[in-house]
Amino acid sequence: MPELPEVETTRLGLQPHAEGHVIAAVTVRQPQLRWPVPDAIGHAVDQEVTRLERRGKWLIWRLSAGSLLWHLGMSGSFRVWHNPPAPGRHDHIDVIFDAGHVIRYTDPRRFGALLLGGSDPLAHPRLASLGPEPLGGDFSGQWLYRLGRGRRVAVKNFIMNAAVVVGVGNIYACEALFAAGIDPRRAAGRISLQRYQRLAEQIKATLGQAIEAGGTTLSDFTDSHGQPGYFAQKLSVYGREGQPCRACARPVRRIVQGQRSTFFCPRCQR
DNA sequence: AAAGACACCTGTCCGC
DNA sequence: TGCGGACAGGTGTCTT
Repeated sequence: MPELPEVETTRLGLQPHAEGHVIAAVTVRQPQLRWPVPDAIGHAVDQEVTRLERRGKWLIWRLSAGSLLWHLGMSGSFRVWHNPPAPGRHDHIDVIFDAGHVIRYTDPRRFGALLLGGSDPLAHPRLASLGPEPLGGDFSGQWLYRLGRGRRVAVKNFIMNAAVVVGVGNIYACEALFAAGIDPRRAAGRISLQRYQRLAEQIKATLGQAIEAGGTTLSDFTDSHGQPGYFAQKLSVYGREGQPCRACARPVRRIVQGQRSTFFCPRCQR
């Protein structure tokens, strides 16, 4: 469920409950996530969380020694509890702090992951090959244009490739392409520098606005206090098959690319 | 090397 | 009301 804005919203919500606090215990009720949660996760006990960071859709918990690397997959979420209720079927992991509160990880589909990283978490194999942050200075239309040369893959799949740019998931890929007026089926190698500059701007704008709005609400996204985000009502094309394009009123189309739904306006997007 | 298919797993919704 | 099928925010791995 979470795309980058949802992960960033989660990070901001957890930060005051994690940074500066010492982990008293980690309870893993279900270790079978995307990869098995390592037994060595117990190394986190008695360590202080010094910083909570994000890289792409990974949450990085820097510890006094080492780090935790946490990914929410499709359906992961956290909640902070001061008096946690009995864990439910999908409440797989509790991080218990010495101050008494608990950060509980819930993930029905179990596509998420919790890994142990070293003192240089960005060097972990899962993070080392990630492309630039979309909201950072290394990401630009120039970058997309250069990387896209000679590529025949559809631009939508191209921008969802984490080696190209991290954090652009299915919703925001559709939204940014709409905002940039680019047909999602167009080959990555057949887009001008000028149009890539527009696309890069719109990726930044779309993600930035979603973060400000607290993440997208779909069926079940909530922040760390269980509150929904407020961006869903602003979506231009995602999930709007058959409904009128907000710009030209022609029906929004849905197609499938790389086994994922793509929503776009055939008139506004060329 | 690039691109596409498939895999992981559970829940929800829709049509019959 | 029940049942089967399609679909859902991600991404690593395998095959062409």
